[in-house]
Amino acid sequence: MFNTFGYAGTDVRRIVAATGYATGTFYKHFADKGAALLAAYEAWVVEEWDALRDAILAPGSPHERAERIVSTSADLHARWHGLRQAMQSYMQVNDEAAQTYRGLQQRQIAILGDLRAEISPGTDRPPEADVLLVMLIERAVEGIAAGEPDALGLREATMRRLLVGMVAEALAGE
Amino acid sequence: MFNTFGYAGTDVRRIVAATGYATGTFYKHFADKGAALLAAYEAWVVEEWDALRDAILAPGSPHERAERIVSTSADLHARWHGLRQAMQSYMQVNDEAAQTYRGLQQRQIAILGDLRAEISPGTDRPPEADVLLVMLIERAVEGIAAGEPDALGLREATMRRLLVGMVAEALAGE
Amino acid sequence: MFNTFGYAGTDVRRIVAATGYATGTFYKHFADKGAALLAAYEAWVVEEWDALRDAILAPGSPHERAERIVSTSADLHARWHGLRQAMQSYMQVNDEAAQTYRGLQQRQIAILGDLRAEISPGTDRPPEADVLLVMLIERAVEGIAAGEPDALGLREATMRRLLVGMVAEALAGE
Amino acid sequence: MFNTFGYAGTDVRRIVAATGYATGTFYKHFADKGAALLAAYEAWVVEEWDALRDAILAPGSPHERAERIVSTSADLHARWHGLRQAMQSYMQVNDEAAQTYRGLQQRQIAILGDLRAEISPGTDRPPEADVLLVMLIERAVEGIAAGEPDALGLREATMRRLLVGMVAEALAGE
DNA sequence: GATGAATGAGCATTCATTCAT
DNA sequence: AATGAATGAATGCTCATTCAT
Repeated sequence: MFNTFGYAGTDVRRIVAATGYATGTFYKHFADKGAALLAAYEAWVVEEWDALRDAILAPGSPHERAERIVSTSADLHARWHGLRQAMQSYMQVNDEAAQTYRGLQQRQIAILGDLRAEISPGTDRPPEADVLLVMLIERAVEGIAAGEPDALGLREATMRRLLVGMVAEALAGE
Repeated sequence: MFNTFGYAGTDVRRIVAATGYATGTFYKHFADKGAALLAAYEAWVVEEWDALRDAILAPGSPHERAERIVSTSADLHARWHGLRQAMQSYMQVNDEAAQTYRGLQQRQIAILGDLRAEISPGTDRPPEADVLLVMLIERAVEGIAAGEPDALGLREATMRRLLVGMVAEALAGE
Repeated sequence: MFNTFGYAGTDVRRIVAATGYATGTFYKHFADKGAALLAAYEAWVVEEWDALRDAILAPGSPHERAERIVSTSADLHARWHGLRQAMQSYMQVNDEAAQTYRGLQQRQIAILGDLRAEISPGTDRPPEADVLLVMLIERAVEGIAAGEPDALGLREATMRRLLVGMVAEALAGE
Repeated sequence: MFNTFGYAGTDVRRIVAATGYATGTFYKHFADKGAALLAAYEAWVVEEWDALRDAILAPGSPHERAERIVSTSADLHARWHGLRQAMQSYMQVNDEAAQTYRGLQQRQIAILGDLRAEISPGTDRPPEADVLLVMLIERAVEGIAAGEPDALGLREATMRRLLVGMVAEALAGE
């Protein structure tokens, strides 16, 4: 529901009604409406990074890997764009959420470092370059999920192809 | 105020109090709280693209241009990160806002096309590549503004340098 | 309503409905449900002490004065017993209220001192004795208002007569 | 807990948590949150009157007795002021509680009568006078417990001395 | 054009109580 | 006798919006 209606647009009653439980039960499990969002977001992050890890580690050429990464990412963001958006909104209002977000990001960077060490050991590519790449993927994939290319009169397939190219180059160690 | 508190976190009374006018007056000028956000956001976009146009058109090597683009972008996003965030939140709830946003994006793409034609005529670089670049700049610069590099234990200067490098390459027509 | 239902038993909606206004209007006038109680209580105290001042200062023998004091007090407490009770309950939960209460009490003591100086100048009766008397009146009169004598199988008239006697003695300077 | 937080301020979960039992168990022993308060209050009353009986019956001059009565009363009320307050609050909302309260009061009056007959047989002092005295003691002692003298800039010792004096006079049969 | 008191639907959260196990 | 998850009515409060002046 956070994914569909955003943080402010989601009514605890509606969440609860959808579960079949009563209002009070919600508050047995979550201190807050915000805590529920955090829990949902954390679950999402874990799911995303499990999927990405698989996409990265499965064997194949850099290009094949890049394609898997982009398409996996695109799928996840297409489905959960609203949830991420809700999290962003909530962070603007709640500091604890912002901290949680940063913590998750740090864990992601660490995982990313491990993965790179595994697939291309001995490279001296700085982690900053990887983070930039992740940022690009995130942003592009989310734009694609939101239908931006169409809205802008551009070709989604072309954007995807270019993106995959950039990722593949990076994986090839350039 | 939208920039500081987000859409949901900003209440009309506070806006109005800051102007010195009365509540009713607000609604003489804006149909809605949302309309005010839209107006603020449109003003921001215009300001951003004016500044970027200058950064792009001023003479210099691709690298110098890239540096100007990145630093201009970074400044603007540092100051207005919250406003963009507010706009994102609002779009999740309001379809008209989403359309306005798309319209502004389209104008940006058009401007971008003109600029490219001006600085490197005869190139066949697809607009999709430029859009990807814009996305990367936006995302990275916003991350920098939000202090992400620090929070992640990375060096902001390095990220900036790498980013400038990518932009310069693109401008050089690679 | 606080007088009738107590603090916890009074619903803001009910207060508001009785006035004919809307919920929001209530909160334009009072920061809080508690603030409304405080305001009501303060108004009551002022009313009580105005009435008592008149009862004390009007000419007459100590006995006549005592009778006026007791009956004035009894009337006020009969009507507003619940309000005082509500205030007591609220103080148990809200510290600001407790401070307000103490402040009002202090002002009462000051008034009491002035009155005594006026009706029997030159007496060296300690203020503590007056306060004890006020406490007795308050408590007895409230008990009478609550119908305690009846419930206990005692005669209200007798209690009143004895009480008046004690007050008269005190006024006579004994 | 009723003593500390009042009736409304005490929640059943907190009571239950403190016992180490589960919520449901509470309702095996008490029909109601209110029933628990009533039970606590009844226990208090019994304790109070046992202590007072001892204070009254122990040998000594009227003055010594008065001192014992006042100090015993003061101790009890200092410790249990909140409980009595909670009871008052609850009575405003629950009629059965009010009846229980009256019943306890009646028993107290009866005991008081017995005690008086024992210590000063043959006196024709009306029970109403005794009740008034009890009321004064209750109120004064509670005020002292609540720190009223200090808050009002009065001397607690003086108030106590005066109170003891009044009680002693009454015991002496005046 | 400006005012600002009034509106009232909306919403998060609490907490006494139940009941199947 | 004890459990404790589930209940859901109740309630304080907010805030975007209106409209008579």
